Amino acid sequence: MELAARKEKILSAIIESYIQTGEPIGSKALINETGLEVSSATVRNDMADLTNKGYLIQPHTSAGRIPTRQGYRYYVDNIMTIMPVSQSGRDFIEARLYESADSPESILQSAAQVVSELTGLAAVASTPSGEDSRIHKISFVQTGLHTAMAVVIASNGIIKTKLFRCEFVITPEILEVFDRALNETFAGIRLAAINRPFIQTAAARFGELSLFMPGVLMAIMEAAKGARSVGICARGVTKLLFMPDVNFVKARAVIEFLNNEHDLARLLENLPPDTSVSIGRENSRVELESSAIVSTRYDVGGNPSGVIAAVGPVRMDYGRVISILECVSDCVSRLIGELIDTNANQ
Amino acid sequence: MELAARKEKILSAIIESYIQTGEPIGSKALINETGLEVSSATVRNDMADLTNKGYLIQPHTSAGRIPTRQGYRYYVDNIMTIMPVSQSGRDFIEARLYESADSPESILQSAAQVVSELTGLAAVASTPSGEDSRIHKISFVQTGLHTAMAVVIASNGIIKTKLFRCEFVITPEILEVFDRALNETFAGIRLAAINRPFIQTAAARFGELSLFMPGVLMAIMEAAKGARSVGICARGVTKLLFMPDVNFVKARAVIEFLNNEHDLARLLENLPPDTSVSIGRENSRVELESSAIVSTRYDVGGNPSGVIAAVGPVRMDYGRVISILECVSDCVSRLIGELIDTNANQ
DNA sequence: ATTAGCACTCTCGGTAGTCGAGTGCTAACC
DNA sequence: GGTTAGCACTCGACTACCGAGAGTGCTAAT
Repeated sequence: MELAARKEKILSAIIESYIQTGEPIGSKALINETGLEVSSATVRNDMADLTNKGYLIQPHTSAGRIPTRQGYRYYVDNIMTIMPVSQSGRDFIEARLYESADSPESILQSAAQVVSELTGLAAVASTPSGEDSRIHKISFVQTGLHTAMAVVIASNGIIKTKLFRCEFVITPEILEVFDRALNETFAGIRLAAINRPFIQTAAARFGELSLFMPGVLMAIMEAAKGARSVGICARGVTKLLFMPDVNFVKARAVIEFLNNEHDLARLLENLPPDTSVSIGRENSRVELESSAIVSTRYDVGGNPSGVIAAVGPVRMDYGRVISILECVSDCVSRLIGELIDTNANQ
Repeated sequence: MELAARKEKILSAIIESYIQTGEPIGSKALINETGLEVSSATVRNDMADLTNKGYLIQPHTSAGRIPTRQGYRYYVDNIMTIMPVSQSGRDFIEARLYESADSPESILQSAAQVVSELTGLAAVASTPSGEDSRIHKISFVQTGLHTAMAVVIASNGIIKTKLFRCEFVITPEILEVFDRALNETFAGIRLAAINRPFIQTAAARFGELSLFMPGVLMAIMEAAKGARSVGICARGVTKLLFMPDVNFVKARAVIEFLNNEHDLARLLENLPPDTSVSIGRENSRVELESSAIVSTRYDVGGNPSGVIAAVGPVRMDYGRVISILECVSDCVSRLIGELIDTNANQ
């Protein structure tokens, strides 16, 4: 529903004032702040109308108005203008992410860290899913008399290492045999296909050789599982405890939710592929009913992939947060793309 | 200072009641709970004396008494009896730690996790310092056309991997050259000695070969730095927010402190080598003035090494926490010992 | 459609009063 | 000398009440 120009301006002013101060604002104060050329009564009439339509609410009779979720929603969808991040801001983000451009995981950890620092909110990020990736190569490094490390390189750029133990003494020749046999079997196989039955059939194929390698096979299975599962990281979560008008119990519940990888993963999975803002009850989780999530997905190979998101109180500066997130997301897309190119072109 | 038997019993009862309920307790209630065969007036006299001596305090005139830090201290030092963890408890801890006996880091992460779960408090752990360790071996795995991974194995059982990039195309032969040259240079060198100047002199020694390896050398330096630096991990920190009589602002400060690796590392460093309890102001940090830390050090090679500690409110069940910590610590000592034996005997 | 005027409502802060828990003290007792 | 009964006293928790101030909605006039 479209609002008349003046009403929109009033709604906008109320929201911006509230985002800044956290205090309800009344008709007279609003005129002082915005320099509207009408009387307070007129503003009051408009405010009453906006309240009827569900955009505003009065915490109590003798207080001013504050926005409802619907009010924020209208503001985000129709009023707010997004200022792109400045060049120096972009440089800063780029530099910070570049430092940890070792692996997708570390890039996304840095991304969450940077988003949290720049927005002052909690930030979460998920690594790209490796469901469609394949095993690119497996290598071995001897680490002890009876231990060695399997290095599994996946086509999505993820590299996983896993130690394993053998009963017998490991020699370079044995690792050489493992290398040949296992690359033959596993190279090109989808990560998702490497489960216990697959490992068992593979072991059967190796005949007596398989007696030597239960540890290796388990290590590879574990590594493959690690490479395909979505990793979640959260940063700056405790910042939510320092929000000016925080409700202790609610903040605590949000933190608990963000620390639970499983629930969080499910939430991130269901976020839309483009930049989106999810306010209060729009989030499916009760824990988040007084929080807002601004989320975006970065691209890998041209397709929307993992999520980067900021989580904070409904009262946040949406414009600023969106612009930061989009900038970080672009940068992550680029760096992960480069990483995959370098690792996979072998 | 020694206390008379009845006074000690009264102090003990007050502390145990307060640990359980969190409420101040008065003379009459105390008699009901403990079944003391004296009148409330007698108890009151003793309580007044204990208060004069600094073991108890009255939050306000019309409330009962609660222990002071000195009271807890006396309790911990002279009264408390420690029940060792049951066999099934020990088995549980052992099993949990064994699952992640891959590396010292992961053992200590699990240790912190287990301590936090069993005590219901926040738990922190630090990895053994690698200051005295040496480089055992360096290996290489090619991960892409222009990228490879250096695997640095240290004598303390820590294995660090680090990716590096070269401008030229990497071949197995080049990695072979790296392997030979770098193991010759670095094997047996103390991790602490591998700093920028050392790398530069090494590079000079390689002559024109060094032009090919700036990335490798940096990777090794980073890995060595990672292997020798003490890693800190904290688990269950947000549990502090759910403590029954938590003061929001204080809990928040503690959490902030525990999340700051640098400050936390300094605190852990200065903890004594044996099991110890540090109550309230006994902790050097103001943030912890209403917290207590129960800490212990696990052994590596027979010497007290890293720390495992539980952090919670002063009002905690010290006996239980100490017994859990000592059990976990023993288990960690054993597992890390085995790990080093397997990896270093090569 | 806008505005001035006004009665109304509700929160916030401060004050006063009551209740109850727990104490310290005194004097008596074993 | 240690123990106990009795009692006056203190102080926080809770409730009720009141006035000030902010902000509103409504009405009637412009």
